[in-house]
This record gives sequence, structure tokens and C-alpha cells, in this order.
Amino acid sequence: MPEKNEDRRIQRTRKLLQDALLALILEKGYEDVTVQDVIDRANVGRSTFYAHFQDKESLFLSEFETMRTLFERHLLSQPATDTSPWSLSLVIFKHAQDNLQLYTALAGKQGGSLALTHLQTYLSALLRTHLKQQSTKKDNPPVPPEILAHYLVSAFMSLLTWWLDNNRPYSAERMNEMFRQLTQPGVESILQ
Amino acid sequence: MPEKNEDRRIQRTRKLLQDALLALILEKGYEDVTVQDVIDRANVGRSTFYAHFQDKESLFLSEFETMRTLFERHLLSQPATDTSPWSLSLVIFKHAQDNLQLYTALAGKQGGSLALTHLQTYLSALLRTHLKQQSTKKDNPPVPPEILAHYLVSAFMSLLTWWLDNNRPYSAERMNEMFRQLTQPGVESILQ
Amino acid sequence: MPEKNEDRRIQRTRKLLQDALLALILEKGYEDVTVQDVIDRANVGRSTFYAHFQDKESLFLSEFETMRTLFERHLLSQPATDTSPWSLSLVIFKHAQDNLQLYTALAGKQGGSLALTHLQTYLSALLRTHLKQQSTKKDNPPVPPEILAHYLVSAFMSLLTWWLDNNRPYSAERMNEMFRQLTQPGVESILQ
Amino acid sequence: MPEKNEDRRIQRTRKLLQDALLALILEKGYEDVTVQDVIDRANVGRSTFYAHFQDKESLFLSEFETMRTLFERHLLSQPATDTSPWSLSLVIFKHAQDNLQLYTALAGKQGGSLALTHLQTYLSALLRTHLKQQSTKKDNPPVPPEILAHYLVSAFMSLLTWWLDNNRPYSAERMNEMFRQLTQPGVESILQ
DNA sequence: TCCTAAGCGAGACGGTACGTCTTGTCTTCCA
DNA sequence: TGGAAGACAAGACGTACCGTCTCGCTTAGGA
Repeated sequence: MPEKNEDRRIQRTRKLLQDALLALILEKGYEDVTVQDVIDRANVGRSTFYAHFQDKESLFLSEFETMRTLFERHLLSQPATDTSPWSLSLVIFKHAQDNLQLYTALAGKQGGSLALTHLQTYLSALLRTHLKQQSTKKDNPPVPPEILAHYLVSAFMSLLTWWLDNNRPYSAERMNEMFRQLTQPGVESILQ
Repeated sequence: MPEKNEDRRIQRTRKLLQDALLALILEKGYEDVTVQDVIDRANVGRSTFYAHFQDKESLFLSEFETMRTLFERHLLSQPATDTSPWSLSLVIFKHAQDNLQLYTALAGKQGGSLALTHLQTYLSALLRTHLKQQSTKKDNPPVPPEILAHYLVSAFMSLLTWWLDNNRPYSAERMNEMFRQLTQPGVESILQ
Repeated sequence: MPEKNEDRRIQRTRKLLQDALLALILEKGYEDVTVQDVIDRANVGRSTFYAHFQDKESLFLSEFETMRTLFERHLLSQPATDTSPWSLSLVIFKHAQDNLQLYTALAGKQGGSLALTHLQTYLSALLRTHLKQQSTKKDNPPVPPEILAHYLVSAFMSLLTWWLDNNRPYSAERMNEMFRQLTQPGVESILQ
Repeated sequence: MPEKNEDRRIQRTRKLLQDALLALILEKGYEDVTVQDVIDRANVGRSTFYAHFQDKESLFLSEFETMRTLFERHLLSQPATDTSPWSLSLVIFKHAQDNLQLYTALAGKQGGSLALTHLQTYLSALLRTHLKQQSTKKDNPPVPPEILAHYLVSAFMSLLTWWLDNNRPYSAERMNEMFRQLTQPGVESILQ
């Protein structure tokens, strides 16, 4: 089922724009990149940019979607060991390791707060899906599930962004081990 | 030694601008507020704004400084019970409760990510000061102190911002108790 | 020797474009019509337009040529009465009457100044041809022939465009009679 | 009655823009001048342009108003000889001679058709005012007054623009004499 | 009491980025 | 193989903010 060539041109232009933005974010940070910068870098006309994306934010979010798609494909290809948050977080750390530039541009300090907000939302949803079966054993837990999820995702993201912003001095596995050591005792004491 | 009237006028103008920004942030979010909005609200001339602050960010950071000063005065007035992170966090939760509008504008979702970055930096420094004496007992801790501090501050801030953004359904004390339950077991297992 | 079908298609496309432009000029004026408007109206691809005409102006001038060709065919079919400017102008008034839409779109107020310039040039040439034999009797006429021709054509066009833009309240013959009454005395006083 | 300095700044900027447009029209014609050209030439910010004029056309019309004002001041300073159209036209020819650049940019072939339309309207009104007392002696003139005025103004303008576009080979007085010789016999034959 | 310096409002200004619009070229596909 | 469809580069448009500036008015505090 071959794509139309026409579609291939469109995809090529989209990719040019996405790659240009990615490179520029790493150079000067998301906020400082202008649409003009992007189209100059991508060698693309101004109207072409706006034919593909509503604005800079839309382009940025399309990168986020790219990352999400890549990640979910990766997740499905993994042998399902268990459903604990810490096996999920390990998959993410490793995926970030393998897609370093993309993750750094999105979640690193150059990426602005936009992706972080979306990442928080996405990971919360993922965590909820992942933990479906592990319903709370207690009827009245000392920490409401909503706060628990919020906390866990924030804690994970703080380690992930620290890692990306500090040239990854530890392996993905080591980072995940730290994450587990910091959060597992507290979480388990609450869930029993 | 009374202040000069001239100085009083200056302070008055600064306050007009700060209050105007604060109100506007709560109305439409930091990013969407323009300098024109601020000076219209404060009934101040454009050049007056720039005589007092370099730009919108400077004005915003001056609010942050206000909060920091208020907080440190409050901290010193507290009876020093212990130096654990969780007694410090309780003081902050309570101070936020008492200065709700200020904290919401700065650390809430309307405040943008700017204050959060500064808050992270400030709290990390505060935590380090607070924990000075509690040097790691282990020579080679499983989690480096830098990461530990980063984690703890992030976890705290995630609870604080959640609380501010969700109309504070729990008391400051209850929030702090959750924070302790979530983080203390992990932290102590590392520090022994 | 029948035309090739291919040629007929080409002529058909040209006509579609010309008719589309004509209709659009009458609707919103030459200046406000865009190439996109024309090809939408003509149901023609963008590249097809540019295969046939260099730009909007070329298409417009092709309409002008159409009018010119039609007019000259008409002129030759007329019995040659005399060669005075006022018998020529009568032929034009009558031809305009018979090709109202075309003349209105080109020479009316919707047609922009482009056609008027060309019309001025064309009519000046025509007038010169027509008046060849009537060389100036005076050696040093009080009004140089160039100015005389310019004046006469402008005066004629002012009546023609007024007539087209005001729903032709008088007959072609009556308009021509006015033109003669206004201009003939002055012209003859100069040529003696 | 001194103007405010503030107003003087505004007038200065307006003049910079008007002069820039005038010069650019003479260089490349009204249609080819872009707003960017004007603001570059005037050393003015883009938003400043739009603070003063709605668009290029507005700026152009402000030049027209300048010309009109200058002309009317000139007209009032003239000794009122008689009220015939040909004494009025002489004043215009002479005023054009004295304000050559302005008239050339507006009414010359570089000026586009915009000014000509306005000029036609303005001169028609002026002519009507001038001829108020000379009511038609005939009850049913062979040429309606509306057409007569339209014709007379067009004929005048055709001589004026020819003169400006051809480096004024004759004096203003000579041009006006030609205008009179061409038009007066016809007009008087109609009005008796 | 004057007067001189500073704070201030008002807002013009140059500059830059935005998102929209139109042009003329180019490529791809289909009948 | 010609034409429909439409992606594309180029660049002008009018708008929105920014940070600088010039101008007068007011209002002290020192002469």
C-alpha cells in the first residue's frame, strides 16, 4: 500500500520543520525561537509553515506526539514483566536514552514548560492505565489516589529532567533504581 | 527618622505596579499579561513602569522577593522545633495558607513556570542550609545528595501547587502529613 | 481542414478564463479580482492558468484584443461614408452598444485604468490612420497635432465611459451628436 | 499661538512619510511602491506608519489634500478677473508649474489612476461652483450640463497630464490657450 | 517665597514578530 | 500528454508588543 508521492512531499516538509525546531530549541531554548528562525533553518516559505501548523506551539506539540508515538510503539515491543510504576519508569528512562536529542529538546530545561505540562498529563494517564488492577486495598487511604499519582509523576519527572539537563552521569538503570529507592517505600507504606 | 516623601511616592508606585500584575495574573495568567495591561491597571505612565522595573519579568521577580522576605520573617518568628525537611515544609504550607493570593499568583498554574524555577532554586538552598548538620552517614550513599535534594523539593512543590490549584480541599497540616508519608520512608531508608 | 481537437480544448480553456475574469470584473472590479478567484470561477487548475497567460494583466489584455478584433471586423463591414473623427466615433458608440458587457468590463469604472490606457493608445493610432489625408493646412498650427489627437481621444473616451457607467440614458447616435457638438467647432477652428 | 512640541513631532513624521512616498512615486510609480519602501526611506518604524495612515492609499490621499489646500490658498490670493472655466484652468496650469514635483507625482503617469479620479471629482465640483451664476440660457440644451462638465474637466486633465508627462515643452499660458481654442467654441455654441 | 530637581502621565517612536494573503513556479497524478 | 490539483518559496500586508524617548505638569525640600 504505497503512499502517494504528494503525501510524501508533505511529510518531508513537516519533518524539515520539526527537525529545524528541534535543533533551534537545543541551541537557544524554545521561548527564544521565532517562527522566522524555523522557516529560515528549514528553507521553507512562511506560508508553508502556516499551511502545516497553526503556530510555533502546534509544531512543538507535533514533536511531542512524535515522541509519544515512538514511545508507545517501544512500550508494546517490550516483554511485559510487571505493572509496577517502577518497571514503567525504567522503560521511559531507557527510551529517553535511545532518543536523547528528542527527549532533551522536549523535557530538558531548553524545552520550556509547555512539554512538561503535557508530559505530566500523559504520564498520569499512563500510570492510571498501568495501575488499573492494583486498586487501593484501603477504603480510606491516608493519601488520596489523585495526589499519589500527581506526586509520583512529578517525582519521576524531576529525576528525568535532572538527568537530561546534567549530561546523564548515571545509566538509565541506575536512575531508575534511585527513583525506586526514593519513592517505593513511601508509596507501599500507603498502599500497605 | 521618617522616610522622605519622595521615597514614599516611589514605594507607592512600585506597589501599584506589583498589585496590578498580581491581579492580572490571577485573571488571565502571567504569559497573557502585557506591560500595557499592567500600566493601564495601575494608572501609571509607560515610562514610569520602565523607570522602576526593567521588564515584566523583573516586576514579577520583585513579587517573588516580596514573598521570600515575608516568608523568612515568618520563619524566624517560629519556634525552632527541629530541622527536618518536614517541619520546614509545614511552615511553608502554613505561610501559603496565610498569603493565599500571593502564593496562588506565583506558584499556581496561572503564574507560569518562571516562579517555579526560582522557587525550586530557593527551596533547594534553604533545604541545604537546614540539613547542614545532617551529613550523610554513609560514605557512598545510593542516591547522591544533589539528586536527593532535587527530588525532595520537586515532590514538595508538586503537592504545594496541586493544593493551590485545587482550592485547598485539605488543611495545611494534612497536606504536610501526606508529604511526610510519601517521602519520609524513602529518604530515611537512604540516609539510614 | 478541421482544427485539431487539442486546439479546440485549448481555445475552450482560454475562453473559460476570459469569461470568468469578465464576470468577476463586473462583480467586484478589476483590482479586487485575484488569480485564485479566476481559476475557481473557471474551474481550472492554477498551473493551467499560467500555461495560458503570464498573469492577470495578460488575461485582461487578451480581452482587450478580443474587443479590438471584434471592432475591426465590424469597422470593415461598415460602408465607408467619410473619414471624419465623428463618423469613426459613431461606429464605436454603436459597437459598444452591441457588445455592452465586454465594453463595460473593459472601459467602465470597474475595469481599472489599465484598459483605458490601452484604449487611448489604440484610438490615437486609429485616429491618425483615419486622418492621414487631412494634413494640416497651416504650417504652424496653434495646437500641435499630437496634442490635438490626445485631446480628441480623451474627450471621446470621457463621453464613452460616462455613458457606460451611467446606464446609457441616451442612444449611441445622440451621444455621438453631443460629442460632435462639443468638439467639432474647436477642432475646425484650428484646422480652418 | 505656538503649537505644542508634541504636535510638531507628529507633523514632522507625517511630512517625512509624505516626502518619502512622493520621491518613491517619481522613481518607480505609485503601484510599485510598498509600505516597506516608504518606511525605509522615511526612517520610520512600521507601526509609526500605521499610527499615522491607514494604508498606502491614505498616505497618498493626504498628499492630494496637501495639493488641494495649497491650490485653494493660491486661488484666493489671485485677483478675481472673471469666472470663465478658462481663467480657472490658467490658474491651475500656473500652480502646477510652481509645484511641479507634487503635481507630477500625483497627476503624472507615475501617479496611478487614484489621484486622477479624485482630481476629476474635485475639479468638477470646483467648476460647478465657478459657473454658478452662468445658468444655461436654454431650457433644453443639446448637451446636458452633467455631460458638459464631465467633458470639460476630462479635456482639461488630458492636456494637463500630457503636459506633465512630456516635460512641459510649452508655457502654462500657451497650454491654457490651446485648451481654450479647443474647447471654447464648442462650449459656447451650446450655451449660445 | 521662590526655584530647582525629581517623579510622573502621556504617548510618539523604531523595531521585531506575528499570522494572513497573493503571486508565480513546480511536481504529481489522472484521463 | 495536457490539464486539474495543489504544495511550495517569496514577500507584502496590517496588528500587537516591546523598550526608549521626549515632553510638560506637579510637587516637594533647600535656598
